[in-house]
Amino acid sequence: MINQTLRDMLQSHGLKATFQRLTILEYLMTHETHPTAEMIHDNLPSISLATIYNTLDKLVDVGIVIVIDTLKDDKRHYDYYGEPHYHIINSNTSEIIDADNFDVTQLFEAARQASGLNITGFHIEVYGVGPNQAK
Amino acid sequence: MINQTLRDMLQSHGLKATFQRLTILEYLMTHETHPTAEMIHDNLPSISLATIYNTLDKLVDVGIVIVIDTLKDDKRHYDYYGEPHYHIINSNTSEIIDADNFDVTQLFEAARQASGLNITGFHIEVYGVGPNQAK
DNA sequence: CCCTCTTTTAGAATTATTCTAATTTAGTTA
DNA sequence: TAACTAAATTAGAATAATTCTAAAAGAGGG
Repeated sequence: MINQTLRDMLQSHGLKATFQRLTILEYLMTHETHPTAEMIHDNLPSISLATIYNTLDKLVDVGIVIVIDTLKDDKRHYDYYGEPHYHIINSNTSEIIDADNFDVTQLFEAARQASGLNITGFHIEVYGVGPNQAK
Repeated sequence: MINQTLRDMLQSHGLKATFQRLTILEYLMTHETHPTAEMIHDNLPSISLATIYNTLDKLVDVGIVIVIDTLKDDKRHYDYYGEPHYHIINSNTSEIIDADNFDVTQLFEAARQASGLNITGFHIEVYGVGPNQAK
């Protein structure tokens, strides 16, 4: 299941296709659990925790993975970022929903106008509560 | 300079108006530096670091302040949130620009549709690089 | 002016993450 | 295919931002 596509994904970003990286990337692609480094380590115990941190850093650097570090557990959560999307977080349960039904074009243009920067990416979190949940 | 308005801001959110809270809140309102707890402590050394953390937690809980914890320094930065706004971050310098020229109505509606939650807030970060800066 | 609950505080404790330095490996070149 | 080299992996130690503890002080209601 560690196939050529994954190799290409890594190598096209200038990353060597090591067994550990392929395994971690595959894990992220096949799990929508927004895991922490420790959660990944629990599931892939043969890979050292240091390597899991190193690998996640690299994957974040090249944009394959993004970080969610606003949850109440004070741990970094990681999310495979195959397609641009945003996050909806239930403030009561910390459940994270991936969603992509929003066009960021206007946001990018507004940001460009406000800053003069060349816009390269975004991270959007929207918070909500369930029907019967207080804020 | 610690006035009734600040007292009201705290009390209307159910927070006692202590000297420390008034001082920290005033500091945040008059500085656009997105400081860390330690930076605030350096500027208000008579307030213990524990109280600065406690106070920031409370201010975040009630929505007066928001957290930016995506910077490379791995420290939490705090931002007075008087008016809803979003953040533009220069990926090369970590400079943070506050901006409010974007209407979140469509985003909220998209999020409501995708999740079924009652949307209560948002946090948007847009990343960019300067004209002569590489990604 | 009390009274009670909340807040503040110094310092200790925690723990997620980073660092270190020795070993192994991927990918290239001969 | 073998050899080479820069990069990656690893176990364990180290770091440091944040949280916790328990005692003292303060806010605000009655």
